[in-house]
Amino acid sequence: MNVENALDILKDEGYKFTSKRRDIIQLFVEEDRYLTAKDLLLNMEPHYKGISFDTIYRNLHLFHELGILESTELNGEKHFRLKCNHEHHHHFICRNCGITKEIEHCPMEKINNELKHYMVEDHKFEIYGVCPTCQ
Amino acid sequence: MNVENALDILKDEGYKFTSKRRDIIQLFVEEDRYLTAKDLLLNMEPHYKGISFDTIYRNLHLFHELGILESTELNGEKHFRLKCNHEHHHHFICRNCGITKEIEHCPMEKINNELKHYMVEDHKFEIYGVCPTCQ
DNA sequence: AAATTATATCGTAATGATTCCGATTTGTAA
DNA sequence: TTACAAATCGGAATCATTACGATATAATTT
Repeated sequence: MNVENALDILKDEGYKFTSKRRDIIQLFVEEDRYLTAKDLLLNMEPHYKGISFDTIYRNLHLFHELGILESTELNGEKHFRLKCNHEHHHHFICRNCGITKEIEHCPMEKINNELKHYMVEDHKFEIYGVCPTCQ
Repeated sequence: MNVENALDILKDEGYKFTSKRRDIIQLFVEEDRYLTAKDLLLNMEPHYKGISFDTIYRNLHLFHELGILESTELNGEKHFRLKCNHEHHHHFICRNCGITKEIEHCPMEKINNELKHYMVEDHKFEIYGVCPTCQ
């Protein structure tokens, strides 16, 4: 997923191009890690004085719906990162900077027979800690 | 973990016995599933008119610290349940009622070599869906 | 290029979960 | 039973998030 991909998705779905949207996506591409709404606001404010929370949250949710971003919840705050659009995997997540490392193993493969009669809708496997850079 | 166990832990650590604390623990023992602060409040209000949020939250966190409860975060709300104090495992969690089913397999066993140089502090493996009763 | 229209944004208020705090009450130990 | 620390109350404060009317702007049409 790069900036052009994401903007094409927006265009194809009939959403308008704005420089704020471009910059939000660009930030995610550059940072390549989990960011919060507040992170975004702090990054955008210098270039767009008075930018509204509404704009940030509305676009985060839009991008999430359109499959441009994926999200997780850490310490009561939603975090977003660019969607990994290759094969299914999980993440180690650095609690300090939000950077991720892919974990190829998916535990769901091992347990399908344990949940007969249960309707399985989703699963989450995340490893938390500190990345080498932040140590 | 039963009511006596939990009250003993409180006593041993020098905390006072109150009927509210007994009833909170009793509720968790009876329900044996994930509950929110609001669930607790609704359950307690009929017997303790005017019970304060402060009391609920303070005790939930105390019980969590003391290892009486474990917690997870679902839809931006903290959920608590009695701590399972036998061997390490994970849970299927019903999104409707909060009931859990144990999953014996722990994915961490498979991946210790993938995270050289990463400081691993914690992990979460949860499966979400609807339990047979709620379907 | 100007007019039109639907979408995006702003500014700010509302909401919901959680935390904080001074005043009061209540277990527990002496 | 008294004394004191801990627990609770009542309500305000905080933090993340959502909502909304008014205004601005991108894209489309004339």
